[in-house]
Amino acid sequence: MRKKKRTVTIQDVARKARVSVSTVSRVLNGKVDVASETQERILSVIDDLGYTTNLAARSMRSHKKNLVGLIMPDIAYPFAIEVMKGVNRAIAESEFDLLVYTTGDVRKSGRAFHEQKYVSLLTNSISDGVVIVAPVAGEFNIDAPIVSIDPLASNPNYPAVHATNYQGAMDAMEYLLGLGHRRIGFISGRAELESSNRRLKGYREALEKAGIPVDESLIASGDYTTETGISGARQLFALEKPPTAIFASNDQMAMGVYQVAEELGLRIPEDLSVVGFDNITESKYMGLTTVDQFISEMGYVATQMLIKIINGVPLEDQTYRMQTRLVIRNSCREVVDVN
Amino acid sequence: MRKKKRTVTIQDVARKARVSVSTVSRVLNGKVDVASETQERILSVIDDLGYTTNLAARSMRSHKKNLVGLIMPDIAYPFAIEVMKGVNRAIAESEFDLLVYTTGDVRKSGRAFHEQKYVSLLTNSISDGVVIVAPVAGEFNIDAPIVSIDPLASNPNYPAVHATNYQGAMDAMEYLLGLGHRRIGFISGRAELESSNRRLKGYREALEKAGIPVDESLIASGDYTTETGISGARQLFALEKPPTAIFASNDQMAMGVYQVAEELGLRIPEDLSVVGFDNITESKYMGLTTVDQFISEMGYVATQMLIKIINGVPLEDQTYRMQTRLVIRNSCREVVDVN
DNA sequence: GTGAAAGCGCTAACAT
DNA sequence: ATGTTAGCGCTTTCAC
Repeated sequence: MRKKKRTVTIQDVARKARVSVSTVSRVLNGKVDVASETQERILSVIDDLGYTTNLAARSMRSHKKNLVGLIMPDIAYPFAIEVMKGVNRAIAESEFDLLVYTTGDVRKSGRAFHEQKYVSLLTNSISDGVVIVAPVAGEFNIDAPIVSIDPLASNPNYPAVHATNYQGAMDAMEYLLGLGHRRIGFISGRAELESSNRRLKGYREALEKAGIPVDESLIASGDYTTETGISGARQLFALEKPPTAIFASNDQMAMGVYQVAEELGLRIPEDLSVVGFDNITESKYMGLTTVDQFISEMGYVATQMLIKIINGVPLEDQTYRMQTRLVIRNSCREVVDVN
Repeated sequence: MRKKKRTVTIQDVARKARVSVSTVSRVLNGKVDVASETQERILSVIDDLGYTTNLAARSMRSHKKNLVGLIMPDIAYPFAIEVMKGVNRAIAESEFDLLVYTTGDVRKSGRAFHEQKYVSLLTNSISDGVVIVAPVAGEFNIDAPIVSIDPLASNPNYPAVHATNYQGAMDAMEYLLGLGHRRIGFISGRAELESSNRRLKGYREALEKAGIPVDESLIASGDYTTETGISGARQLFALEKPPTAIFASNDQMAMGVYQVAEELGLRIPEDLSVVGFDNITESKYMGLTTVDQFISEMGYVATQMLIKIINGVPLEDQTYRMQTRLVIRNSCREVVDVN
């Protein structure tokens, strides 16, 4: 079926141009000490033969791969996609290329193992460094640079990009409190992530600040998926005194809440106020790009940090904290910009 | 800054396990002729040292990389994202991993060159084959398998996944004609792609079939981007006798039309009917996943085809044509399912 | 069942 | 300005 066309190597080029492989290599790598006549001859042979350098071989020798990896829990959810866009933009501006890896379902067992494996594989083989999104593992026993987006809560030993999760949660809560709500439910995100912890902290402290005692039964636990948004909402509505408002740790979960509310015939915002921490899925529809851009920016910044590290440029801050901005929407078209 | 932790190689493992590298390699590759005692010792050393195989080195020797490439014009538009999801799903079900490359802006000069380069680079170095979306180049002088999604119009020499572009365009046109429209504008996609040609063909023939002569001034040319949707719509509305309906070759461009319509104060669908060939961006908002799934499925199918080829499994069809299904939406919530 | 040795395609000294 | 040579880390004969 497939033609057995032997792949053309640097040897073939050298032979046809009647020079040594090292001369070809020099041309390939833009070294200056090659006679321009020779150079042209080699270039034309390369063109003739359709030669392209074997990256594997090159990277094996030179330890410079011009490739960065992006490791994500899943490729197919809005957050990931926005991050990718940002990463892609930074990549496009650089001399690097991008390798995207997925670690699979968050809840799949053995995920930490996979992640570890991917990271080592990527770093010690193929890429110069990796950006890792919402990791499960805290330690990676490798040498190559890592930058994390939304890292673990436990103080990680690598640079990271965060949102201002605490302040954002405070903003969200203050908005709900400002509407007059006193029983506000909370659905948490993946407990091991910094983002989730700080959002919860914001929830608690906003209540305290308002003089409202925290009712632990109003806190449901989730993992940033719509499914746990649904189960969390069900749990909260089953309470003897259900909340009049819900603050979901992200919008995936907020959508779960909407869904349950609809099932129960609750109108939003008349019967129930809902705020999700971020807002991705629906924003594009409304021409509201701020939050998309926010997430995307995290990818962009993280990638730039990574590239700096790879190139040996010192980082000003090990941690970059992006300023959130609360955007509330209550229906299809209405957008209330709070900040 | 970074610890100078030398990367652990198969040599280190061999030394520590007091066997030869070849024995370690055998274990690594699941060969059977290793004493189970030796095997266990090696495995535990591997675990100890945190060894992971260097993919570059392996692929250089074995020519088996377990990696497929995905090459797209851009990573950041809805079509690409849906394709990626599908590809990712197929990848997740396979023993392969995924490498994503972007060729950059469609209109950027030198794109064909980049694409060529990426393809060769990927295939002869790093991956076992590539899926390429909406290519610009027709020929790739390489040996490795290629599957294309939305290929060039010129009969390509590699397998491809298409939509039923002609039939879909007929459906769209029949819908508009059914609404009573007689002056229907058309904005074409990237002229070199099969999809664009067949959609145009559907436009023409639907008119003919309805006994309406084709007015060439009603045909604006575009390239599947929102920008050309806008310029195309402007061009059509500037006509002495502007169209009462517009069929845009994809939804990116339909969005451009919406935008212009809004600028001009035209109400949709009262003053103007608009149909885009596909529907991605907005569908998620409405819980309408059919078209997303459609695109995603193209990625899925293409990847499965590619994997078959890589594994030497014969393909039943070189061309897989996915059945479109027209979905019309006129406003935020209203959805009219036509088929 | 295990080891020695060759070599994948390339780059980087070191020669000339 | 160009060639020679020695590996990078691995798999794969081919010995034993």
